[in-house]
Amino acid sequence: MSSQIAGFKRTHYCGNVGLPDCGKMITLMGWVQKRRDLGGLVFVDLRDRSGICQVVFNPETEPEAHSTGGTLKMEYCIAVEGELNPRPKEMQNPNMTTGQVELAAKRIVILNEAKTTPFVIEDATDATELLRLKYRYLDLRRPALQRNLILRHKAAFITRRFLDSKGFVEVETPVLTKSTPEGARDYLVPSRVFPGKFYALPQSPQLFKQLLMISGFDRYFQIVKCFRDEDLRADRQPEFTQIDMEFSFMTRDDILELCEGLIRTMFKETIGVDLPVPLPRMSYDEAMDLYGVDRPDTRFEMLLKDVSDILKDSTFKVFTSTVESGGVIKGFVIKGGSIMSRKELDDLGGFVADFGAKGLLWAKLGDDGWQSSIAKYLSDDQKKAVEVRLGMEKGDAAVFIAGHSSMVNASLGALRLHVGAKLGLIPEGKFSALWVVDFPLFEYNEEEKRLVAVHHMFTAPNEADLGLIDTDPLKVRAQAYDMVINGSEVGGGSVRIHRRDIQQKVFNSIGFTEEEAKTKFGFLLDALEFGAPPHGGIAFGLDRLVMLLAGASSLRDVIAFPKTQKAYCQMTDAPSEVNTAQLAELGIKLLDVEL
RNA sequence: GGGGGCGUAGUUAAGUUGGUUAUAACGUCGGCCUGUCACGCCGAAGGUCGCGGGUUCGAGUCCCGUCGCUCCCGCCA
Repeated sequence: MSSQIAGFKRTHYCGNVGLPDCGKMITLMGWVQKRRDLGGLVFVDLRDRSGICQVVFNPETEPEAHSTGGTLKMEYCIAVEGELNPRPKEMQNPNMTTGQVELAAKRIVILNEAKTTPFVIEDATDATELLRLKYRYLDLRRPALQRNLILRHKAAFITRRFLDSKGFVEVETPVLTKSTPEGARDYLVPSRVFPGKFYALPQSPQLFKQLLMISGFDRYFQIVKCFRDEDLRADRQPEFTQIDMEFSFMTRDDILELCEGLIRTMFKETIGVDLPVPLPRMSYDEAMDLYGVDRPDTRFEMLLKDVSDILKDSTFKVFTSTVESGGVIKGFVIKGGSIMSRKELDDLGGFVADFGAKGLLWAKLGDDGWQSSIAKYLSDDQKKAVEVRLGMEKGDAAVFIAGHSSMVNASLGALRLHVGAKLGLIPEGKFSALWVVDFPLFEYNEEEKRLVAVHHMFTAPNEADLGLIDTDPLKVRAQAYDMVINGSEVGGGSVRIHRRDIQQKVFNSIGFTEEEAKTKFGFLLDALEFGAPPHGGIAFGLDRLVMLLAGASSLRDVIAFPKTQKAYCQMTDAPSEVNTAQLAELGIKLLDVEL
């Protein structure tokens, strides 16, 4: 057995060499970042995952190594042996962690040549994402992506260590499982043995982890891939990783406290940020009221305020008729917003149109009072009252939307984030985490004309609201909770129903017949009757957490091999056609597909 | 399913009102250069203007369709 590669054995990583190593013979292996050929001396920046070290080839002292060094091109994979030397003072590079030293090459071997890469491997790359995804293995050579994936590894490792120390057991659950009704579309896998039948890839290990509680594992977790066949967003991929947990004999508050410990430890140990615990808690109603969304970005103010009571008495017809028909008028202040031009403010109307807002009204407060298309409809007292309600001062602007409360909240909630980002009012580098609690158990689905579960149908109602399930189900609050950081939902969970009679009640409420319940979840209902313990759980989105830790703007930057917005893999060309023999084995015939 | 943005050399971009041979930077190739680190200097090659159709004497530019990437709405418990 040889312990050498092409006669070399690596002794150091490029980014870790420093003055204490000087005078030693060392061997580095890595990729050529850059060659600078001065005619005589040749300098090569050698890169591996730890960083970059300069290698110098001297034609007088090491002619053989120098002649090879002169042929190197970008991204050649090489091994170099030589003496690590301190650089003379005036030749040190303070911009480089290894800038005080350099490797004087004595021996070199080209382990593999490289074609000209489609884009230059550097953090400041301006290559389009399409190209980066096609050559993802090259993109992943970039230090920024290497940092992100290493950060991801650390977050996962810290999670395992933390949860192990708290007595959790990691259990793997099936990936080939059963399609479930409600919720996201499933990815399906056809069965060869049972023609015409399909497995589904899990949207979450929900049922299995509840069954593990019934089995007595008491504290379960799993870092697990989940799948949802829905359209993508910058923060949504078709396959994603959850830190999935379930606990027995713990109250909601016990669960929140334990999770705070996990997330706090993760932020502290990866990026040195101290999240203050206990985290603040905000009710769903309050979040909707003040932020317009159930995942409030609490890094900045500009809170939504209801001004219906003031403006219903104005002479502006839209306001009066909106309030008469049961709608609301809400608005928020844009601090320093009077620097925005009339056009910029008018353009915000186009932004909220996506959310169903028919119009957006704005006002600037300057030295001469209100500048606004609605100024003439408001009395001085009404203007003053609006200023006070919104916290509007000279130099500020405000925006208003009138209409149905759900539309108003959605529009203003999105607009608040849009304007905040546009004017730089959201503090960079700040982390603001909280729990959103007291979600409603049900909501009414207009399309299906029935109640659906807001979280999922195994979520326990608040004890105090149990009586309302039959009488006023929309008033029932759930023992559900979401952790929100900087306006991103990073985790969500609930205390579960552990009594069959209550589970049956919830099924009834969403129009799930006993027969359906038995077919889809008979095993769970059966299990609930064998001494199921009180339990609850949560799942954190590992990808989103790492995205926050890394300061990335896309989930794709923290996933090694992500998919495009159409769930396509540019590198492997998945999904792809299969041959007719494969289809025949599965008993599948394609309809209306041109091959 | 719907709306917005983008697609020009290997890469990233510029390209005027539709008008001669489609520019630049980086990269690539050749030459020179012994302390560079965005090395420098000289020279060269490199184009299906995403694809298809249309309008026109003439299309990178205008129109229609289509494909891909991206952001958002719907959707995603």
